[in-house]
Amino acid sequence: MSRLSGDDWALAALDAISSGGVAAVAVEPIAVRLGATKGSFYWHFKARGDLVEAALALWEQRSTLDVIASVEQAGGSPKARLRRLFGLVFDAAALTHADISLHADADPAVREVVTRVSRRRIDYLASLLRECGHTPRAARRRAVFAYSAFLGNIQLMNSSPNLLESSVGSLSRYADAVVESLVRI
Amino acid sequence: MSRLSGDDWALAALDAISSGGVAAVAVEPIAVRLGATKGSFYWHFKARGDLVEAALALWEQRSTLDVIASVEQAGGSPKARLRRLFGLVFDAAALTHADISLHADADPAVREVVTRVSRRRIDYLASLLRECGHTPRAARRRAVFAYSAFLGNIQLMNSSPNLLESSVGSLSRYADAVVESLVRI
Amino acid sequence: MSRLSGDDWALAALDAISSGGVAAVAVEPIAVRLGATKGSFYWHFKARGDLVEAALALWEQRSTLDVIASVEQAGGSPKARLRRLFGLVFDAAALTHADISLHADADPAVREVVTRVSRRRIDYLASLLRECGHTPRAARRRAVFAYSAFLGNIQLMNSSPNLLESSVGSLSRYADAVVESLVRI
Amino acid sequence: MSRLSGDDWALAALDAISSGGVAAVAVEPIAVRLGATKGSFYWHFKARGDLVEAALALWEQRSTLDVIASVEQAGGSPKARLRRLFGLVFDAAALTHADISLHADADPAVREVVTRVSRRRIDYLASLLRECGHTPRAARRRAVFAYSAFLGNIQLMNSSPNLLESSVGSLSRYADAVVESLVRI
DNA sequence: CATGAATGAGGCTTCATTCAT
DNA sequence: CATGAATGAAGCCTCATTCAT
Repeated sequence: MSRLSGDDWALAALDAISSGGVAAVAVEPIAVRLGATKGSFYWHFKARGDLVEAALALWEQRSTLDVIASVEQAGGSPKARLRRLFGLVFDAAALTHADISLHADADPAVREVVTRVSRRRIDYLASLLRECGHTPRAARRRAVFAYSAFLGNIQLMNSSPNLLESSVGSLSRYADAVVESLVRI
Repeated sequence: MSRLSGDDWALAALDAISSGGVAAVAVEPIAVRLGATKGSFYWHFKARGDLVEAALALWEQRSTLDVIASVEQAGGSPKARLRRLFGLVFDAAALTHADISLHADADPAVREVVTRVSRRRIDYLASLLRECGHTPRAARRRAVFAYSAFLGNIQLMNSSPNLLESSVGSLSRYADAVVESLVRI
Repeated sequence: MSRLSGDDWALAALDAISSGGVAAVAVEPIAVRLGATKGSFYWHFKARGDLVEAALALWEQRSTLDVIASVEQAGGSPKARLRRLFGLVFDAAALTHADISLHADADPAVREVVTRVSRRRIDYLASLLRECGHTPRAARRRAVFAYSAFLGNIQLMNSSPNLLESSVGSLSRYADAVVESLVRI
Repeated sequence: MSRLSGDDWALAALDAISSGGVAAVAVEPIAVRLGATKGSFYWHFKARGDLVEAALALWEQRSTLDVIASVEQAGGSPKARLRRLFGLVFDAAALTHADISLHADADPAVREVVTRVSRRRIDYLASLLRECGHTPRAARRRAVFAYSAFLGNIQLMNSSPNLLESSVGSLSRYADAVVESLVRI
């Protein structure tokens, strides 16, 4: 295996967050998984906390900023973009696992990032809903509601797989229905 | 202070889960909080895992079985019972904190309990909705949806306080509205 | 080997200071020397720093307070007490090794103790010299000088064994001479 | 900054010894201070021990050989040279700090150098005192005594600043008095 | 029933050293 | 000549667990 970069470590740390939360970000186990030694870690980061920070930044980027950018770049009607957004987001299994762990974390540093991410996501949803013809207040109310439902859904899918799908049919048709009802004036 | 029972330990462990998740269930800090020693713990439990198990059982009982029993005992129309249920549940701040941590936990032992609790809650919701006149399928669909929304709401309230309320007004009126829309045929 | 007390650890730490200075106070090596494990250490002390503190307290007690008390208890003329003091102090090889390490340490916590010890020793020397008939100022000047010479002597004995004795004859006769000249008005 | 020489490293290491003893000679911090990398160090030296050795050689040279040479070159009566010697030595604050650390070090490699330095210094002092008219034995006895006092003085000045001066007045007049009494037959 | 003491695994961090380039 | 990267030993500390009393 060639030399590792800080991003390799951050990515592995984000994986660890997905499986076990921030507490699962342990230097040595991640080193082993990367085929490196724990000592090498300290070349790339000054301390474990910096690795966590980098993983959080990566999560913010990938799960939110990149997704929004990708949706915007693809263009289309607001409704099409909403549909695309939901599609991307329900597919990113690893990232939504991280979402669950991170939203449950009590550490202030984590909460700061989570809050920023939540605001960004809700702001984007609201902007799409305004484009669909909703008033700002209605758009915001629906965006908060949709985001909250999203959180609940991934939570439920995580803790009780199949429970959601068994009542809702395929996730794809479910997403269609959610978009329809959000957009409806 | 009199001698400690296993339940005292389980209760303290549930408190710890509320503040920091299952990972925060550490024998020594809990012993300190109870004014006991670590050694004493091992008279009541064989291992830390058993304490977690007991705390989970307590959580299942209090957050779900007792709540349902209390709502049923109070009686009234299905709609009144729904309203009472939501009221109890949004008030139990400590228990809903535990909910958040537990729904995010990857440990199979935890997931088993969480799945059972989720099913029990959804079953109860569905039964009330059937009593309100919904078909079994519709009742179930709405129950799953309502539960998922509940999870999302407490998650959002936890990670970004005020965000929900700022868009939804008082929690009490919010609960009213949710019940109304769930019940509506 | 029976159970260890905190004092056993402090004593072993003082030994380590004698051989290698405060930096040589390492938990695991000391544990090995005591036939214990490093984990056991943390029953007796919260952290390594507390062990260092305890060792310094032990040094202050044994090398200074106990010595002074023992000299005072034995009684006799001031000159006899001076003679006894020098005898005790030159004999306590382990403690004087610690003296050397500690006087060279730059850590503020160490310097605080060392300064207190130096003052105590000089005060005691000065009080004996006042009893011998010196004026307070003369007594103090001689005490500082004698203490400084003591430090230089143990330093030289440590870094170049025999050099001192080769020029001064037996340590015992040397001490006699020093006392004589200190006492002389 | 131009390329570094081994002497640059040795000088920086000697600085480190002055501040924290041989234990403070750490490759990385010194590299940082020199604006170089750890890797560069291993071009100049095979191991840390070699750097320490070089620093000790530098110390021996500057603190002893150079001082003696400078005093001899300036010439004058033996007494004038003694006075000049004491002046130089009490002024070289950094070097005397190193003295303190090195005299307290237990490492055999360090002790070897320290012993050689002590002998050299005492020999030189003795030679000056012989020139002043003392017999060889008396000259040696006084030299050992003066050197030992010197060590005690810098120790005391280090661990309890002001204590010495408060009893002895200015260092300059103190040096005058010491020289006077050493020279007196 | 419980305590005081000890164990040992596991996690964090520093630092001397090595090595490919 | 030197850098960037990696290694591994050694030290600190926490915590689940055990055990004698």
